[in-house]
Amino acid sequence: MKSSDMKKKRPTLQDVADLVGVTKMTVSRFLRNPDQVSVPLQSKIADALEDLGYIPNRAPDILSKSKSHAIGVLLPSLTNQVFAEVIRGIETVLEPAGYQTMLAHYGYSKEAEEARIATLLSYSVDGLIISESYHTERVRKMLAVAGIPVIEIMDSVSPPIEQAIGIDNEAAAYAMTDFMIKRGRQKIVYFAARMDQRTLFKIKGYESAMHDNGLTPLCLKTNSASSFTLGATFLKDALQQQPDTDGIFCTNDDLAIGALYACQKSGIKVPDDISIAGFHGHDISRAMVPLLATVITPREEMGRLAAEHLLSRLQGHPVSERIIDLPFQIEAGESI
Amino acid sequence: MKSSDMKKKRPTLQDVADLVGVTKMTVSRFLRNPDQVSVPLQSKIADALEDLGYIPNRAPDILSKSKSHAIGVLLPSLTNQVFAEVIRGIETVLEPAGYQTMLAHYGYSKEAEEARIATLLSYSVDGLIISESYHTERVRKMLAVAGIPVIEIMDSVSPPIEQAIGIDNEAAAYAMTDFMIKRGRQKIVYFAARMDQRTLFKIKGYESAMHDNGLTPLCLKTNSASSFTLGATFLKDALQQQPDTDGIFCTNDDLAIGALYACQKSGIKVPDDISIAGFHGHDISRAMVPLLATVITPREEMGRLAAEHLLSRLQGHPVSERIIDLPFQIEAGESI
DNA sequence: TATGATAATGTTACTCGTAACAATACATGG
DNA sequence: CCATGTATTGTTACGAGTAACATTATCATA
Repeated sequence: MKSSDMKKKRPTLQDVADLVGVTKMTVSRFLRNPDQVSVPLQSKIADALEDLGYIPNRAPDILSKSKSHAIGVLLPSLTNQVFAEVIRGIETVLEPAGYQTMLAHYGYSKEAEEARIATLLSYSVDGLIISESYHTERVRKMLAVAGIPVIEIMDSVSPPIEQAIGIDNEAAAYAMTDFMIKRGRQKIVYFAARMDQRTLFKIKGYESAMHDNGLTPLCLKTNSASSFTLGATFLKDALQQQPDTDGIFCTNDDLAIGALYACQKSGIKVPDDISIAGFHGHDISRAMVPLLATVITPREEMGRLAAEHLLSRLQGHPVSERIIDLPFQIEAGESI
Repeated sequence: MKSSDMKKKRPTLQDVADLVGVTKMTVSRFLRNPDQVSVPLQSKIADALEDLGYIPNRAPDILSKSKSHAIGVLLPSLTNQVFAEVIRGIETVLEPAGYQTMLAHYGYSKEAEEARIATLLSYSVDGLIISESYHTERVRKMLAVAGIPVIEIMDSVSPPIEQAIGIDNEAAAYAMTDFMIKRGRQKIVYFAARMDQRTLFKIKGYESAMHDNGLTPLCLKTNSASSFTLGATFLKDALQQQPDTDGIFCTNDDLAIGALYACQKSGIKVPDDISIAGFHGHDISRAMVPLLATVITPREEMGRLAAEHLLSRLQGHPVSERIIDLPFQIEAGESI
């Protein structure tokens, strides 16, 4: 067969072995530990590998040992800075450990979550890091059948499948609301978007704090995603429904920043006329004028810890703590 | 063997077949097309699949057909909003097409890029979307040997390996600089960070525009990553080196916003005293006060197009256009 | 009822790397 | 010079799904 006849195909160990004149087993040995083959062969094999541009193939390993050296990471969204930082934390740990990250997202849809988990499992991921704390029965069954370690992140309250690492969103929202009230605010409105589980927890915390202080909560809600524009829209709505609004607490920094800019545009003084607080402590909120009050959450650490615990489980260690509750921090900034 | 004895192992097609009393080939046929098996078997197999919680396994397919139905995406960073939007564009197309995204990043390091590409190829990805336009000889060889379609994104100028989709960063920087000059600015300073290839192109565009207008360029550079803080630091440096600075053009919005806030804090009026322009047009720059002047780039579209062209190539179509140059847009905002 | 067509199911072989075992070659010591 | 040990390389089998081919069952028609 002339070389021009054959379809270009990625070289296998056999191709390398043929070139050297040994069996592929010998080449395989060289790859795992060069000292296992004789010195003259070492250089010949190395040359052949280089020559053909051999690229290892994980597929046989995955097939025979069901070990892919890949970790599935499933998040609701990738465009959110919160999750970008979680991913960075995860990769900080997984990459040096020789694990590949398989990333998927499900846009806050339960059906999509099922489909993504099935896909990730079909690639024989060695472990999974997933978010949200509620999962369908199908998801739970798939995870049980797969028999791989699973870590849930973001929320530290709900009973975990195996292990959860996150923060207490309800307590965090309670703390910030209470902080605003202690600073003299009475008519605080909550801006909620997306209405995922974490947002629901936060609303609960906000409402508890209001009630505990004898105040009436008012929560503006939408199922659509957060944006700066939405923060501005909500501000208008809030002032219409409650003209004497003196505080705004937002489910994330995006809404808060949008509301803050809208105030600046319409001459409302922050924090003199209205206090504004966000949630998550993005970089921008730590730089803007005025500095945004926010709940600082350890997102990168959350990812790092999740990856570390996953690796520990993969090394055979049992679940150490079922729930790891990470601390949050109330940052007053200059907007309260 | 009692069930308590056996190690929990994910069920295979054989397990399902055993339960039904057929061969795994029959179950395989049912999965691909239920009508290929007799009606009574259909329900029995469906029940068994459900019962055991069978999860398909891609490994044999990858092994025998070298088709993983996964696409590798390699970006310099994941924490940057620019890349988050590119990813969203890519997934918008790949996910409905049944392709899984394998994401990797290399932190702007050439060695890391080599390693990540080798890893992605070892999983037999069906195609690759990579960034940057310069690649080492090793990378080029690996890609050639792998024989899969490769698309380069972000930059539309350099000769592509196969196909490039991006913008002309140099032209964009030239246009913005020229725009600032036309608005009467003379002492414009460029803030550069990270010093990756795209930044170098932008600097070139900025310097050309300055020279063409008989002005002297001044560029502040650092290898570290962009941040709001860095924008503030650069502002101080710029005013020290060139006290009569009347314009600042930044390699991205983060630096620009940092500089803008630093101006606000030190009583410098924007744009009256100093004009400020960014690059990329993030959401925040479209909401803040004053609106940030910036170069709006089609990041999500870039990802979408890259994925679409990749799919087209996977369907056997040849490269249509080697270079796809996407338009950018100069947004004056209120900061010039 | 026999025959051929068709539908339904079974068998074999293959993918690639490697564990487990086998074989060979050479050297050392008695 | 033979037995034993060691170093090096070879051989076989396996993993899960499926293409390709083989076989069996079923039915309509002559």
